[in-house]
Amino acid sequence: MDGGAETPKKERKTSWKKDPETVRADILGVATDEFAAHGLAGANINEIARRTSTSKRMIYYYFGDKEGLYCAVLEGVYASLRNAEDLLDFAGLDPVEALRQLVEATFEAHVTSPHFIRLVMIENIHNAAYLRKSEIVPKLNRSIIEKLTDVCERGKAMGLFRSGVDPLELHWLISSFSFYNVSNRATFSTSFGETLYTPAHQALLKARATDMVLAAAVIGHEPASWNTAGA
Amino acid sequence: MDGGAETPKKERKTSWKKDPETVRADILGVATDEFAAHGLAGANINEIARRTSTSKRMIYYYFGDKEGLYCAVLEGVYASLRNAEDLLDFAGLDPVEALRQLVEATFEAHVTSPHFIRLVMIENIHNAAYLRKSEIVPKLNRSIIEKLTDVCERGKAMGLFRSGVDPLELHWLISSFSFYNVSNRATFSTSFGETLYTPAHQALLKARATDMVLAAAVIGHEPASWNTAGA
DNA sequence: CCAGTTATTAACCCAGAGGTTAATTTGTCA
DNA sequence: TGACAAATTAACCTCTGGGTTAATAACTGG
Repeated sequence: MDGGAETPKKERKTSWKKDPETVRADILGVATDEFAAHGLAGANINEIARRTSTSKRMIYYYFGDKEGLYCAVLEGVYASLRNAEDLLDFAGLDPVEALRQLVEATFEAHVTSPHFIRLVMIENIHNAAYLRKSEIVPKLNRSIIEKLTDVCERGKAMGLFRSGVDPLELHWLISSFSFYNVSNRATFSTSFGETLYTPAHQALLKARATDMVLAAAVIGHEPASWNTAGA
Repeated sequence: MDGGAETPKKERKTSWKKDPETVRADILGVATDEFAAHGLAGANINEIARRTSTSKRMIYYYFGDKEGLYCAVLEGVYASLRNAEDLLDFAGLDPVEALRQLVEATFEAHVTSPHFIRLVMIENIHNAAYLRKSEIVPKLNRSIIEKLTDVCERGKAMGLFRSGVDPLELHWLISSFSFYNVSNRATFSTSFGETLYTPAHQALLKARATDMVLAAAVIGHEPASWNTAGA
């Protein structure tokens, strides 16, 4: 019907591939950075779009709205942490050594998962409103508790662990310093200086915390690492 | 120049008191709630204004802009926590008992300061950017370290404490579970249930954590609270 | 009681960010 | 090969929320 003299104002990109998976993953990666950096309210959809190789419309196409994107990000970081935890295997180790390794591994996993830490902080600011809606997250956390339960049972059966030792309490305790160490680094350093965050001092804190957990859980364990001054 | 027939569209409030201090305090109180609840980006100035007994313009009059208000809120909660800490006095107690009371008091202080906890979390999300600008906050934190230093020195001098015990490390440790216990309650409960947050179990956690710190710091201290199962 | 300053009110502005519309291209399967 | 669905693009819409303008009432000092 057109007379042939039609001039489109701007040429659309005339060629592109259909590649939903890649586009989705691209958006999710950028969004994870953005939400971890600025929180739910602070994150900017236009900015996320700009940093992807796709357009803003695709974010809404795949994730619905800002909250949908945030939820996807949240599930993503929880899932990737599970993968790391599942690599641990203490089945063959004696309980004391297993507990030692579990504490050290947890401490280190937190240090190397800053996005996870920040998103959990952000989620706590929102009273876990979005985590509650997740169907997969509760499952993810079961794994670590199962490992701890196994270690505790074996430790008690062998007469090595105190009888009051409880897996969930132990997890609370181990998480607390592992998490806090990363989550509150900024305010802690601002108030008290950077001394605890040198590599040497971090190693020392890890050793002391581990030793302390063992002293609490294991009958007769002497927390020897507390006997000598650090760096 | 007007012909005298001028009709103001709406009558202004024709009577009010000048009361800068009260107005400022009113704004600060409401703003503390709002920032603690929603973070810096999530907080809404119009909403803060609505909940005060004054107008939005006054917020800008007294605090300049949103960040200025946020900084004032931050300094406010730090200051009020210092007041609580300054009430503690361990000078007369023996070092072991002093340390026990300090741990318990810290644990409890965190539980009863939810606004402080949330604002510190929020500040960590911002990498302590606003705390760094504060001139009063570094001073506030000195007090707790001084108390711990005194206890540690006396404990070592009396041959009760391990020689490696360090005040700053101890503070890191005590803060970690005290802070985490409150800050991560939402996600922890979502993942593992509310069991740890009954009053009875909170008391147990406090006792176990305290006992564990003592076992780490004090030569020969047996962490007896870990020998029996909780609620 | 008047001039100048401080505190307060009401109304307004506008950039920016979340979200949408509509058209177009790519791929698929009968 | 052509209808249909899925994926993608560009342009647009709307309203919220941080910040401002301008006028005026309440004090204060001389």
